[in-house]
Amino acid sequence: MVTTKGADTRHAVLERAVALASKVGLGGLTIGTLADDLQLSKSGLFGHFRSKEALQIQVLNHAAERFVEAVVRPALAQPRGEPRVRSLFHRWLDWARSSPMPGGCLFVAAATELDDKDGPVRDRLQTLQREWLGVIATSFQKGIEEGHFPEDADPDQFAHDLYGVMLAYHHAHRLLRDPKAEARARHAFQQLLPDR
Amino acid sequence: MVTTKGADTRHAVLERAVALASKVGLGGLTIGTLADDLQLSKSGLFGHFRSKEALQIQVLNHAAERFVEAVVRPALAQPRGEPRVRSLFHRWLDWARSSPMPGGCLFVAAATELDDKDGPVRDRLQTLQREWLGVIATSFQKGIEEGHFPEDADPDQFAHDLYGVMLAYHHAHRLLRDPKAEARARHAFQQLLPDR
DNA sequence: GACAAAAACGAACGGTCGTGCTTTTTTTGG
DNA sequence: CCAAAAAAAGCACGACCGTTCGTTTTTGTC
Repeated sequence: MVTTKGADTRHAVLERAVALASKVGLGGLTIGTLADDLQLSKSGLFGHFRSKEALQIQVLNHAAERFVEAVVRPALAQPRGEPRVRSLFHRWLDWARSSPMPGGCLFVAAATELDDKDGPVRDRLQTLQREWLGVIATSFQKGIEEGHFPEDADPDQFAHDLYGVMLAYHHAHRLLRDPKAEARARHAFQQLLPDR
Repeated sequence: MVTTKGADTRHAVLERAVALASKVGLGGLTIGTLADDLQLSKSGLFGHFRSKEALQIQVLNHAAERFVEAVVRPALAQPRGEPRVRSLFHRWLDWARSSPMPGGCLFVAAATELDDKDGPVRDRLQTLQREWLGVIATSFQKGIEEGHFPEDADPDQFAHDLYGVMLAYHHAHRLLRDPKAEARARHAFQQLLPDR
């Protein structure tokens, strides 16, 4: 029996869970709240995932898929080198305040939440974040090859620094509610791009 | 009756609570765990704070006092201008991995945890963070006056960017466990300091 | 050392959490 | 349309949560 109903609700649950977790974190996710939100019974929802931990991992994976769709893939459609790097950055800004992420970037929230815990959820997040920094570094490397950036620039250092710009934006925007947050981020990005 | 015993235990509780909260967050703090750790009864500990929310706020204030002692005050003892700014940064690095903060900087963890919640705890953290960015900006401003930095540099932008460097370090160090985290942070700091 | 105030305790409360079990309802393939 | 399978529901559990209250122990002052 190849069923589709199950996959549908599971998808709906994950969609809602990603949004919710962006506000309250992966640990703050509660099966009861999630079930009420979707007008499901606790046990009915629970049945789709065999544990809360499994749910959390699937939430991370689901968010990662959305992230690739919203940020990475469109950026890869841009010309390699500086335009692509620029697109990655600006699309990340859009992502961090997109409607499916009402509490800001889920990964930013999860990073500080999970960095002191052990287990498969933390491991998964760590891998995802390494991949994301890898995407930035690779794009930057292509920019070196294209002659957009200096030959002696360090792609991993650039990825690290650029993510710092993103984290500073998140902090200024979401905690401090600084109206200048985006302008600050754009300025910081501009300063970060090395001259060729 | 001028008693001192109460203040002593309250201090001990806050000391332990700050360390614990750096790992599990302010919301992850639990009165039961805290009581067990200090060999107190739940109700005995609870009596010192009238609610968990009050405890969380006092934890923030206690951490802020420690932060001033460990980072701000020593830096203010440095010559104004660039040396002082440099000292603020390096002492922050030390702070973020000091033994009383086994889970990394409490404020970094609390920032993403509380940025979507309302209430006095969030308000307090927001104020503390604004003050901290203010300390950085003021120190930088003094550096401009000393002729260490360009006259047209923006102190608030510098504070924003420097905090981004700190957040990137925290992410690389604690979640990614990147051995190069500190070197990356120092490099980023060097790039950030504008030439006079 | 008496006495009041402060601190600590022990037990209980209502509530929510994740999870397991059993039963009912819905979906699906032949 | 029917039987098998999947999904959803209902209910209960043990654990832990913050909080309250009455009692006991410790502390500080005269």
